[in-house]
Amino acid sequence: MSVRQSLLAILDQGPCYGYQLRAEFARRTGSSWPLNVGQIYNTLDRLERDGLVAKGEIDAEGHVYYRITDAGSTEVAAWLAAPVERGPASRNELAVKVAVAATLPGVDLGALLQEQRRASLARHDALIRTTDAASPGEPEELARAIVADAMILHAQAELRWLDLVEERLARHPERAIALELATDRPKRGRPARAA
Amino acid sequence: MSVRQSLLAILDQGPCYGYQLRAEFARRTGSSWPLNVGQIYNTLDRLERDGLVAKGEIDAEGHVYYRITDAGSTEVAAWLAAPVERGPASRNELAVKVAVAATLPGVDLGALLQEQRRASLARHDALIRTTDAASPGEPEELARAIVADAMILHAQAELRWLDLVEERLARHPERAIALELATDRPKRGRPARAA
DNA sequence: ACAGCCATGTAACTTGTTACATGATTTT
DNA sequence: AAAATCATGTAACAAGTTACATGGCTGT
Repeated sequence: MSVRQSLLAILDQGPCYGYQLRAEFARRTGSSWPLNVGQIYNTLDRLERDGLVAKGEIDAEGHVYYRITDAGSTEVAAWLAAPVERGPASRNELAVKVAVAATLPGVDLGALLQEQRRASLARHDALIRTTDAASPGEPEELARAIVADAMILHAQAELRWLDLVEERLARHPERAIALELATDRPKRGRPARAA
Repeated sequence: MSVRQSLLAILDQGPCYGYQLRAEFARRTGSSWPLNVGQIYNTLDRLERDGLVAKGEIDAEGHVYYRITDAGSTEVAAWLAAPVERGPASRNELAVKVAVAATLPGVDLGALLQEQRRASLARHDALIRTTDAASPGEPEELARAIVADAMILHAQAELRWLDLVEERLARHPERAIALELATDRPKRGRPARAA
């Protein structure tokens, strides 16, 4: 949802053509995420289908401009006004994995956590290193710094969480969490159609 | 990717039928995420298509069992062995939004951040409240606690990040980041096809 | 009788993502 | 001449998500 909404918000500033939108998105997010050009045209098609943008003029150089519609502007305003809700929908892939892995017999959870810590720490350090290099002079650097901060803080949270998980598991050394497949299935339901 | 892999990992413990898989997934993740039943059958179809599971027998009660294949087991082992990589692909929706919003003229960034802080704090408090209630007796509670920890720590990271962003913006009061649409377009490219 | 749960499935759709085709133009 | 870049687009696919249809069983 964020690419779609971001492109729409940029178009709210004025008409753009595809390739330009890609550059704008990169500028405004500090080039933090590579964005395949094809996705731009894809997203523009879908935005047009939904009536949020419209194909505009083609300038002397052949650039195909898109302009935002009123419905599009309304959507941008709503996007900016409403906070990002981290509902239950935002699955944390790592949390799911560890929770599930903790219920599987024969899994070396310690090794899994160790390896994950190694990877998370490596990523954290890499993020720190890239931000140390940059000095916030240009606006693009500020955008990059803001995004980098978010990634660093989440990486730190991830590392502390890994410690927390180990503590919790240490407090339950009897491996309380290793589950068998539930055998006591409910008696009511939908039987009788045996092959 | 996490639902697919989780279901596959559960099937690695033994054959299951669809509805059972849903219950197992809920048990093992502390019921942290609601999972539409349809998604189970969907995912099973795709796993079968990819040769990772196979449709097994139908028991006396009419339950359609799926069993994992060798290729499936291999995939599970690989999943458990490899850490979750938070590559550039893992977009932080909030970070993108704030970074882009910071480049838009006429946006009250202070209000946006304030509103987001309110929402994030509310979510954080709600998470704390639900974990305070639970006591880690059963294994399912442990799973729920592990997942809840992750969400709480990320919520805290989000709140601290919001403060950091305000600090950064305060240090650049001249609104260094409000960008115009780039007008200096490159001279080389693909011109000459004027309508 | 009826509500509600167990159970299987289908169809459609969303966003994101990539690979590829095409062609012009600029730089080397 | 060759490589790189600008530019537009198409086609396909992945994973998640929802709505709906169908039907049988259980408890009230």
